[in-house]
Amino acid sequence: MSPGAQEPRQASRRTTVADLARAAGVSRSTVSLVLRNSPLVKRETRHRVEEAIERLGYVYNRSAANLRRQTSDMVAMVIHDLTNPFFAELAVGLEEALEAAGYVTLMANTGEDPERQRRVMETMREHGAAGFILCPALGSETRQIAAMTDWNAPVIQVMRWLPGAGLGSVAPDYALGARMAVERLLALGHRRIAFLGGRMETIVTTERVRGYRAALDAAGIAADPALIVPAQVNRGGGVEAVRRVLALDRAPTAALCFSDVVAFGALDALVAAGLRVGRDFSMIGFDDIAGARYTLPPLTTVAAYPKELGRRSAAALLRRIADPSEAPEDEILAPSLVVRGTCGPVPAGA
Amino acid sequence: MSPGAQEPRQASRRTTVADLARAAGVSRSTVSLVLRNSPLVKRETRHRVEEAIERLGYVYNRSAANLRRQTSDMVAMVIHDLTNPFFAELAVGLEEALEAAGYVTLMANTGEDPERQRRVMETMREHGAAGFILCPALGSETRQIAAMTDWNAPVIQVMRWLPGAGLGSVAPDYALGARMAVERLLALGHRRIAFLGGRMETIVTTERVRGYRAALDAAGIAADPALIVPAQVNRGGGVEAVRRVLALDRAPTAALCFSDVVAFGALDALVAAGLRVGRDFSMIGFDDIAGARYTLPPLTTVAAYPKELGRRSAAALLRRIADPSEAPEDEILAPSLVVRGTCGPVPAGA
DNA sequence: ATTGTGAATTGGATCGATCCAAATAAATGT
DNA sequence: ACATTTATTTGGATCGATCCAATTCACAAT
Repeated sequence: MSPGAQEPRQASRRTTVADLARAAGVSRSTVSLVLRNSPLVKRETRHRVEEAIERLGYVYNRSAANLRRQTSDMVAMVIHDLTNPFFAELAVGLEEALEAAGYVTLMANTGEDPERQRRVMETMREHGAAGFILCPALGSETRQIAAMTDWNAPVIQVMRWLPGAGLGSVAPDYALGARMAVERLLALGHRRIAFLGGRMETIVTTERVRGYRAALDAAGIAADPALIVPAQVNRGGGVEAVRRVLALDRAPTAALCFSDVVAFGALDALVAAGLRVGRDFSMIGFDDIAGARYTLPPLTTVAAYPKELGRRSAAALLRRIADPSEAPEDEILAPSLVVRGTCGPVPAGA
Repeated sequence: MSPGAQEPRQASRRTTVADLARAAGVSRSTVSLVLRNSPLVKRETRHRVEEAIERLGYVYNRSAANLRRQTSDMVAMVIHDLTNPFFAELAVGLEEALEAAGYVTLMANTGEDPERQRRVMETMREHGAAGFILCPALGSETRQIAAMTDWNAPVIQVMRWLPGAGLGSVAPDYALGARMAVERLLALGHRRIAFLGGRMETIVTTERVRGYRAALDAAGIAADPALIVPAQVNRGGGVEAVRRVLALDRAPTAALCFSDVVAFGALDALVAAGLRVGRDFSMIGFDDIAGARYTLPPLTTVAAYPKELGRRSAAALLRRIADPSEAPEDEILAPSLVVRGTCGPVPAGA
């Protein structure tokens, strides 16, 4: 290429406050005050600096500012499975709230790998994250997570939590939600009610099963172990669990699913088995993700408000960042039952 | 509280290289060399420093290092809807690849709001993001996005792109995918084939419709405008579109759906209408998200490999970061048809 | 003209790590 | 023992913005 035809295009050193100061004929300190909207600067001086900012195409350097001010405007969000729609909605609510508060979000997906989780959290710490939102991967060691208390940055566990880590958490009242759902089914006359999906090694599952059991207990019904069918937490798990349970000698007439996604699969399997959901078989999901209202019939489910959960955990974290002396709290959100079309009275024949 | 019982617990200034230097009896420079694993330091000195790191609980400060080195290890990911499972999978693939390359991910969800998009990208720029992965919000102004070329940080558009922004992109060949799907349906004898869902103002939709049209054209079939039914890109949209199209005088015998999520809704609606999908009606989805294999029958769909897409865009971005002089490229991934159970020969009666 | 007061501005030090050229230590050769 | 070479180590300046104490300015009061 002919050298003359080229623009200089050298990666000219980035514009700094010093350049602005020179251009506007003021000191660096004054430029800094303008950048931070201080009322100390005279109107006319401010204009002069703003003009220079515009003219030189200045870009504020937050890292440098944060270094000097010993602050940080970054929050870490460490989640174990973003492809789970529940978490995706939670993440959106969270990020939205953080952005509104002037923070940026560092995100990492751990894919249920505690080692990766440890690694990314360490990295984010080195980046100076002001706080952590953590949905711990399966198999996280309580000791290791609890050690974060002296990281000098608050941690809020969300959705899942490690009992005794002493870190604070935000989560729905899973047991209550499950109990409400089962009580509904009981009120409709169902006596054989299954619990479909979930993994017994997660606290989310054990809590939901606990609520399920409590409702049966209260109604004086002995929980039949054969009706509690753990399965993968996806559509396939729902299909699988329904097949398993329909093959039983005394099949259930209703089921509470671990999650809406599991319910989607269960719904498919029930329809495929020739059952009319809402008449021949009653079903309730859990979460109330965006897709739940669109199944046919629309899914009755326990709303756990993922987006709200995200907002709350953001709020809780920001509170702790603002006042680190505040003690960690466990915030428990009341779920509610969203009645749509998948439940009906127990069929006559059953 | 009794003062004596309290630990000092003062937010003692964080440990720095200077502290380490003092503790290990070496200079700051040497400590710095150790931190960066330089082979210059003598084995024994290194041990001494490492011991100090351990003892003082030192945490590396990446911001400070990046400031001095004039580099950055943060990448911005700006996405318009993370709750869309396709994007969620893409995001996971992306983040995984970035993490493996030693970068952290700054994440923001724009919720299809161009103003918010502008704002978060500006913020991330101020944070010194080394590059941007952008899935532009609807209504993004080409001019504004194109201006990012002199942000001194590469931008890769993913999934969606603004024609003529000159920024580089990674996306599946939507038109080809749609064409392959329709050709499959044609080969099975279908002649009235619908296109369900999507928004005509998005390039993703127009491209898919273009491929759909091309296949029909090639087969000498005039596309019937009544069979192209835009609808919301969610389950509800699928339900809605199927209802619309089944009410037609001459209803189609097959359909290509804008996406798998739309197909889920369509599937429900077809089943609800008493049609056996795969026999009475053939259907093909688009994306091949995780849930697609679990519908009943399992969904035949055009695989767009979201996770791979994420990895590729990460790779493309990292290449451009490593060599900024490299020209922006548009990378187009070939999709493939995943044949499962929702397609069959055109029914005899039709 | 002088002083006082509040408004506005400023230079130099600082945040924590790295760069660089130069100094020192250790190892080698004669 | 001394000169050379090679292996380690180091002080001071630097990245970009902010803090702080101190200075200068503007203007009213005397």
